Amino acid sequence: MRTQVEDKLRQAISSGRFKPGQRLVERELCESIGVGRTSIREALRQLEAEGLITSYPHRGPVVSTITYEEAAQLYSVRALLESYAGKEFAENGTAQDIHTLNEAVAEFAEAAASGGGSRLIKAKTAFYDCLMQGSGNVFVKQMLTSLHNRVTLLRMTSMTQPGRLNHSVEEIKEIAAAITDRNGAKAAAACKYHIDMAAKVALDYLRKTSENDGD
Amino acid sequence: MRTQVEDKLRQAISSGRFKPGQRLVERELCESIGVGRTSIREALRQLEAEGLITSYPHRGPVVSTITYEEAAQLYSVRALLESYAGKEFAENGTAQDIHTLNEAVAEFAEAAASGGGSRLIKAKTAFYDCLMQGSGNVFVKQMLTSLHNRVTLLRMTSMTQPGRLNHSVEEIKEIAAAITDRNGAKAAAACKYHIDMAAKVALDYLRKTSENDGD
DNA sequence: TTCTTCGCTTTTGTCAGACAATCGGGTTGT
DNA sequence: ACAACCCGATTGTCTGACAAAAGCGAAGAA
Repeated sequence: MRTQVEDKLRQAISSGRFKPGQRLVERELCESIGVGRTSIREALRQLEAEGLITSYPHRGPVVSTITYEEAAQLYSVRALLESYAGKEFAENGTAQDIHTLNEAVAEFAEAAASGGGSRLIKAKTAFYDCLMQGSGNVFVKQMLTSLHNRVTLLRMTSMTQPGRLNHSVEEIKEIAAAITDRNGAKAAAACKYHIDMAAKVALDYLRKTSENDGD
Repeated sequence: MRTQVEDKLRQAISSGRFKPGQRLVERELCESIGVGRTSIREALRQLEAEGLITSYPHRGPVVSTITYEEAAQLYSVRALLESYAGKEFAENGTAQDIHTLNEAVAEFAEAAASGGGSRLIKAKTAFYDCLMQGSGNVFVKQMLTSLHNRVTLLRMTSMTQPGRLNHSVEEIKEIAAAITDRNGAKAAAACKYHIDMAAKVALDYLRKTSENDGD
């Protein structure tokens, strides 16, 4: 089914098996996944709408590249939306959602301590899923999901930076604490701080590598 | 070409020729537009990704319906994003963009005075295009475009409410004035106020009609 | 009568094959 | 060395085909 094709392609892009700028030839995808061109093309259109790939007329789709400025814009709007989500969560989230959030935070902290890579990613997405869910706004949820997918185009989760992970855990605990306290303003500030820190690390790294690319 | 099919369908939905909840049968679309099923299906997937239509497995796509709560959420996030766009525009927009914005406002005021329906819509979209353009953030632009498209699913632009139009013109002038003054906070407040007013009118109307539906 | 169950029709989801249009690169000629 | 040209590769689209599933109506049982 096409959603499975979508997921496979999405994962292939997120995991870096398809690198930004790489061309995606229909026929190759057909035989590599073992599915007809119809399904491939429809899945590609979906990913294109999500911004993960970019299609050029008669040249086909390529994995989207993201410039330094676009990355900065991405983190800006992500901070905006996640702050909003945190605030709404704190002010209007259900007790059940808060409970789930704290569990996700605990799991994330544990994963960070034990150092498991894939487990860490899973825990982080669980946390964000819960945060978006708790916001109670389906549009915010959709938009943040799309943004999160695109962040992976930057090819380095800011978590991989040494020392960043511990800070990240602390910041996330701060977010959960503010939400548990039903303190909307504090939750928003904590979310914004978290994203701004991640943005700083990511953009510094990006600037460094883009300088290398410029050589 | 499929972008033309997309535009046709989008327009058919926005103009209300396809009403929310209505089923979209592939074969009918094929013969009504005069294009193969391939193009239709790809266009439908695009619209689905934009949220204009919703597909149910083996039952096909229908024009998306939007509940009262979703409408409230839509206006909330729209206020958030447009405030941000206004603030960024005021603080970082180019003089050229500001000039274009003021021209769009003037055209909108003129269209409102002369009462031309389609001209009014065109002027309003021009204003918003300019506002989003001036924000300098491609993600905000994409998201707001998507939200604007979905607002039309509510089937009554809040502008059509009597008396609302004049207020709308004033509010938009306020936005442009704040941006021209390079006053970011004021621009954001003006944008938020504008959307909040539109939301109030739209949601009141929605509540009224949904009560009628409930009878 | 009303509820359940069965089968039929419609529509989707997917595939394979075909063909024109177009893009990029390599070749050829000067 | 440079320009024009031609050719292979790829996309965009159409057609026809078929299984699978959903909805509907009719038939049958309680």
